[in-house]
Amino acid sequence: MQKIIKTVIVDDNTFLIKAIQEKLSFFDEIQIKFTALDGSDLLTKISNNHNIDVILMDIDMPILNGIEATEIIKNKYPHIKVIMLTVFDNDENIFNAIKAGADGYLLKEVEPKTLYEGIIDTLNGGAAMNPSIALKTLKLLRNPIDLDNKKEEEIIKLSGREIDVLEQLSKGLNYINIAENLFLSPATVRKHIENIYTKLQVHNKLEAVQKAKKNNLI
Amino acid sequence: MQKIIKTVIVDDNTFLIKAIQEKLSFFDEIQIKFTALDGSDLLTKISNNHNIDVILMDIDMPILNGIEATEIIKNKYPHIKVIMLTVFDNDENIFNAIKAGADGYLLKEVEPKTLYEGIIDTLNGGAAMNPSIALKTLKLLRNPIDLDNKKEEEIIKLSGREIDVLEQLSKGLNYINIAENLFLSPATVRKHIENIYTKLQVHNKLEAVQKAKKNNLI
DNA sequence: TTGCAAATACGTCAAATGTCGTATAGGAAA
DNA sequence: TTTCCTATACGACATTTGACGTATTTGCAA
Repeated sequence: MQKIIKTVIVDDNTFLIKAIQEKLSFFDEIQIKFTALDGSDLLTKISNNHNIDVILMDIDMPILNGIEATEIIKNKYPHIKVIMLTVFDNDENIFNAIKAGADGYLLKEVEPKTLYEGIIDTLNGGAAMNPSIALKTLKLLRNPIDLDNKKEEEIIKLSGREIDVLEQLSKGLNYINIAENLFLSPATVRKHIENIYTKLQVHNKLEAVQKAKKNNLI
Repeated sequence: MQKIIKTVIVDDNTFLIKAIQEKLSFFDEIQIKFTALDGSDLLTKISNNHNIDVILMDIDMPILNGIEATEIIKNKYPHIKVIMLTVFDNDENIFNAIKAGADGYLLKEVEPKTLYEGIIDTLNGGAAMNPSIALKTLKLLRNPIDLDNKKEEEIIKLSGREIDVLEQLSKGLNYINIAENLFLSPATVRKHIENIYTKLQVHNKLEAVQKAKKNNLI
């Protein structure tokens, strides 16, 4: 008995979706649950049904591109594997896709069997990669480029005291200990944290710390 | 007409050299030019004959280990491809081998066909990698480890399911959402987390996530 | 075959956290 | 001067989390 692999294809080119579907049609356990035409279409459809094993994701798409979509998906449904399937293999795309949490990166001209094996490998806790992509990741590891492409990032302004509190938070301390360290009442610490959450638009410690790190606030 | 691939095997275990030779015996264009028992033996032999396409290199060897040997070889004969072929797949070895200039990294239990394809891919300007190794390189790219304070690390062993849960935790999801994503009852999620905390010796989400990242568990 | 680890699941309780509302004092900006 | 922001602080309440104990099923290894 083999387990069905619930698969989703995301691509703005219906022609290419068809091509991928055909490549996978040889393999019985691969089941295409649905397809989507861009990132936002995917998000809509997946919110109704996140019982999905793997997403094959194009990068260059309108509205919400594959890298942005990957980041959102991996944050909300970390159990879903995302394999980039694209014609572009420039360093920046590869690096950003990996940073966004992609579990693999294949080129569209991939052989049916290779694509299939990539999906299997990924579901078995590996990563799917073209040899040429693999080489690029090795080069990136050897010579880490700083692609800090902070483009239109919103400027989040925290007060000095809020930074102090956030720093303590990031160490995993609780309110009591933070209060002791900063010579405040626990009530004040809580209020600071409440304000921090509002400013960062998050709802718990972990999200706050991660967002703060991402924005170089701490 | 196919080109002969001039190959060298380096391993201090003659038994394993034999095993590799046998795996490659199926493929006519692979020609084992010679074998070496450690890095310095390799350097001696190769100085007399560096008309070589690819070296299959063990890591753990006396006198001069595979990583040091790789660095020297790649500096002196950059045209020679070096593929690590080892039983060890810890982060440090992988990272150091890549830094030393390795063109691939395979585990010794590799299938003959996969080994052969890895050699071909590498000679065609790609990189050979196990899916599990590929995943590790992705994690390293996402979460660059500080190899300076990496010596005395205790080996923390989490089960596969515990890793799944931890991954979800790291996104800031609460128990209910994790349960939904993994199709578990919240009670089970809590129990898994309890066990994770015990193993990692921590007492809250943030510490767990940070320790897991530090140990490249996620 | 026995035994053990892993995965699943429930219940309980205390502690910590997240979200409200409210309030005062001080300093900077308009 | 008046207004606004920051820092401080308290109370209340619901939710979430952390820490116990216990139990069943399954699969793999000894």
